[in-house]
Amino acid sequence: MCEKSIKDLVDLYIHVSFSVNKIAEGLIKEQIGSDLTNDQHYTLRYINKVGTCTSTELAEVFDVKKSAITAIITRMWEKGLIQRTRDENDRRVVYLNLTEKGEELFLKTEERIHALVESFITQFDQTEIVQFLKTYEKLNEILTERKSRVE
Amino acid sequence: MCEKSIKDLVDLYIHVSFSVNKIAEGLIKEQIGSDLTNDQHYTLRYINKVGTCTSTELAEVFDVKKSAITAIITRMWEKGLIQRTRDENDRRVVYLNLTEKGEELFLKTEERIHALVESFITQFDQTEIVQFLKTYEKLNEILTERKSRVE
DNA sequence: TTTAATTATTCAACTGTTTAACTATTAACC
DNA sequence: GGTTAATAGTTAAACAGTTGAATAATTAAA
Repeated sequence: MCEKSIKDLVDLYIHVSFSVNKIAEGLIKEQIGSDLTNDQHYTLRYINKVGTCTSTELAEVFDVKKSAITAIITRMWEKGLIQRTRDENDRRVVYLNLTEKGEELFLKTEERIHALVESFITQFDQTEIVQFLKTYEKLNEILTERKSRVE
Repeated sequence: MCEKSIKDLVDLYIHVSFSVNKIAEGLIKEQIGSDLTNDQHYTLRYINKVGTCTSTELAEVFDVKKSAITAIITRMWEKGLIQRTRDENDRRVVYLNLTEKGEELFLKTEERIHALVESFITQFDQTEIVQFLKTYEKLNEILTERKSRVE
């Protein structure tokens, strides 16, 4: 069995993660078509999941400045996908929701992305993919922990 | 043991890959600092690996149009990181190389990125990370195959 | 030799991003 | 209570990256 050095493992990780991300992004863009950009789809997904959120929350989750969120939300608001509602108790905050149109568009694109991901996930043994995701989740925890430690 | 449905696995994959990518990109940006963007670093890495290449080749690898490559290469050329040389036999093609400055900058940033990736890879069992990378590579092959089949 | 195809570039338009300045509102404190 | 902080969100300028369409220069094919 080949004993790989740490350096080789790191090189391999950098190479594979770059390649997988590039291709996956391209495939997702193909699925969601011209109605939405990838970032807009991710925004739609997040708001759909939590129901209601604020710009500040999105900025934290997406790890960008609030002004970047304003820009992306405004574009989606112009397309009629997102609603903005002022909080009456604290008039600084603006709540973001999906409109009916936004929900419909999300569900339509989400269905296609699910089919896409499923089509390659099912090419693995169930045990292999479960183990893979377990490690991937652990990696996510390590990264999340490191990120919060730095900030 | 929990028997997870395909749908749950797909959901988990979408969520974890999104999160890992976002955080990893942010950490890499921290490491390479203000000299370079992430995309410019990836470009530097690719040219460093192959030695010499063309715009067409980069456009295929990065899965973008050639005009996007022209833009990014011009910016790096202005910083003195990349050399452009016309082929004397086929005067349409322009070869791209790293300058000495480009190589130095790549090595400097690459060292820091390696240290970063190593710092979280070494938090896993060697066997776990090797298995993870094996599956990740397989996923990369499936995606590459699918991409080439579509085009 | 005319017509294709290929390689790279330019330009306009757009998305996403940051930084800095600003508005409006709420919280803290003496 | 009135002044000073802090917070939520927006705006504007500037930049990186992207696409699509048009163009120039060159080579390949008919």
